[in-house]
Amino acid sequence: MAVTLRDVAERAQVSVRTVSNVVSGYEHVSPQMRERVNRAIRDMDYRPNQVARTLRTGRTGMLALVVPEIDVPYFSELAREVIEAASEVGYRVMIDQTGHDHDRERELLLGNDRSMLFDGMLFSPLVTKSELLDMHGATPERPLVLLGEHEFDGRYDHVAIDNVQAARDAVGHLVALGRTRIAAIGTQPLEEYATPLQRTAGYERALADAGLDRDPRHSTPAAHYSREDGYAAMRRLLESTPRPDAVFCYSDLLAVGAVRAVFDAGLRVPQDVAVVGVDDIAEGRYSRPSLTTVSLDAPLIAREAVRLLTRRIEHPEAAAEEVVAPHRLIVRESTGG
Amino acid sequence: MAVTLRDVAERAQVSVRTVSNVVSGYEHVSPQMRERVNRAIRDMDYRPNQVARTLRTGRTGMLALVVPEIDVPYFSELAREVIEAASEVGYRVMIDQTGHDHDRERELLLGNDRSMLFDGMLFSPLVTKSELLDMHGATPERPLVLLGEHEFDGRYDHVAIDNVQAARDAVGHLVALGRTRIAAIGTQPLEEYATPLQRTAGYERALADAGLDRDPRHSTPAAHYSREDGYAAMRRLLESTPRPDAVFCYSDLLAVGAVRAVFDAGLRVPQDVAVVGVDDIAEGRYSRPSLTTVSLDAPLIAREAVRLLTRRIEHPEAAAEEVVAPHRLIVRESTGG
DNA sequence: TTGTATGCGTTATCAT
DNA sequence: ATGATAACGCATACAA
Repeated sequence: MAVTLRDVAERAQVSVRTVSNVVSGYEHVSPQMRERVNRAIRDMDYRPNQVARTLRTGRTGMLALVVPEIDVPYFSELAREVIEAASEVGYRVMIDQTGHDHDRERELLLGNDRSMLFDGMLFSPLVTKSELLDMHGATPERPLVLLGEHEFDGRYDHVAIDNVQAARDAVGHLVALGRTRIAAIGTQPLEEYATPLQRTAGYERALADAGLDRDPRHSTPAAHYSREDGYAAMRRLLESTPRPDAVFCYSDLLAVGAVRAVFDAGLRVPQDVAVVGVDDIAEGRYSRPSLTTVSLDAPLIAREAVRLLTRRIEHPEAAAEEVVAPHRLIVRESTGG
Repeated sequence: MAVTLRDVAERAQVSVRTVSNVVSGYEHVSPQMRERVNRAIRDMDYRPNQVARTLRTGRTGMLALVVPEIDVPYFSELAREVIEAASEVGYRVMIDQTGHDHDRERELLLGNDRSMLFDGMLFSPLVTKSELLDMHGATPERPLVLLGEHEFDGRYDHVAIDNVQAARDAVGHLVALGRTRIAAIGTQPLEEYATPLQRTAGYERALADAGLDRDPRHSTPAAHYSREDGYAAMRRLLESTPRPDAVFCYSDLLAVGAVRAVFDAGLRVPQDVAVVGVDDIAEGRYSRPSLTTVSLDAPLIAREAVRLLTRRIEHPEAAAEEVVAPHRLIVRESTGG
């Protein structure tokens, strides 16, 4: 079957210890030994068995990235960066999808899952209950880094976004444009998720700052941050009186759907309704109109997340760290660029 | 540290063998034994060590999905389906990106990679040289299923697309619309990749069928199937005389870029230039205009691929199988729906 | 039906 | 600097 250390040792007439030393790049090996072993390795096409190595060392060299749905552009773009960043420090990435299933999220968080062959987990919840985290217990059994949330409690490493400020920036931009009937798409029916709550808070704060009234009918829920839900939400908004003249969407995907709904209703973006999203996905740069958005800097989030996670893997006892990723408004055609 | 079989056995006053039997769901265990063991398992919160299990059985329960870039919608949509299909049969999925790096592709194909802790590999090359496969040798060392290509040679399991026919369908549709100057975007500068060659063949065949001349300047290369390249290619096409009145793009992403270029040039889609793509990504359903495309049925491709791969894992000696996934033209606004 | 013992391929400890 | 050997945690052949 497969060539083992033992086979190589036999061939090279040395002990397995020496072969292992050569393979692992151990310092104190004489050049002639190293050469002899290396030739045997080449001759026999030996490849170390990663599983055996893992059993011995406890390290798999694998990270898990947990997202709701990998085909949501924000997550696939994040995944790309995570895989690249992980690859640079010698890790590979397994991807898990939770769908919108809380049980699945909890199962993964608790480590109840059957096969945990990864050294640590990057958890990027679309929506996360604080309760969910509490169930994980005070001491995570396995290295865990949370992505995107902004409820740092000192227990978990964290790459956060300042969702409140991001929302304020987006809505502030609409205000600066002179819009007065500014709606929101993306609140959650059950108000128990951090991200939408924070974005709603920022939205309301920006309206208050501008001295604008907040029309409750202009806060529109969207269960999934999808094009479909954005479309449906916008249709509902267009039926309300007075009709909104601007919409802050909690994700670019919602915004894409909203834009389409505006045009299908015979109106125009941005003239009749200005639209701003969040995420800065590639799709929004080529759409018509191109999408004004709050850019979240996925490459930085990914890099920091991997840094935090590998650090925790190596130093399980280190104090939890929080990194707040910067964001910035990018003005494009959907708000009249 | 972690609770082991041995610990559980001690606690339950039975042998490790019995505990192992209970854990693995072995038939012949007396109810009282099973109950006793299960209680100990629950009490001690025992979880089987997947790595040790793997070392023993040779199975990791993990598949690898290799794609050029996970943030290309076609691949992220495929990945979603693959992860779901794999999950249904008890596998998890690791994702590798090759970028556009041939060495990386070859490394993965040859199994030279350092850490192969997966039972099999789904390889979805954006572009694949036949040479690349030849290097893999006649007998793949590890279960491998190829996706998307259509050069079945009986050596590898294969989920293929009839690229020639898909291209003919797309171009035939443009012909039926009465377009006569039909361009193509997506040929490869180095003509050594299967997919673009096949699509080019279908394109030329469809033109010939319609008795249309083929203007060589209307076959436009695109190194990466990206929005950017589609945009750049379309700009070049719009400068040619006579200007094309339709474009067949080898991917939806190219089409998205091409559409944008048409509008940026002050022209309209579909009136001035009709555009058709391939892949049927979600983005094309909400874009303006929505995108006419050849749908590739990613869910079916994913399901079949996982079926083929798990079959090969269980029956390494089975004859290679090829599945040709169906495709169908979906007419939308970009060709005047 | 259940217990005992061996080995999967590696790393690391203890020698020398 | 190198060799012999004991784990790592599990599954299973063989015994009972």
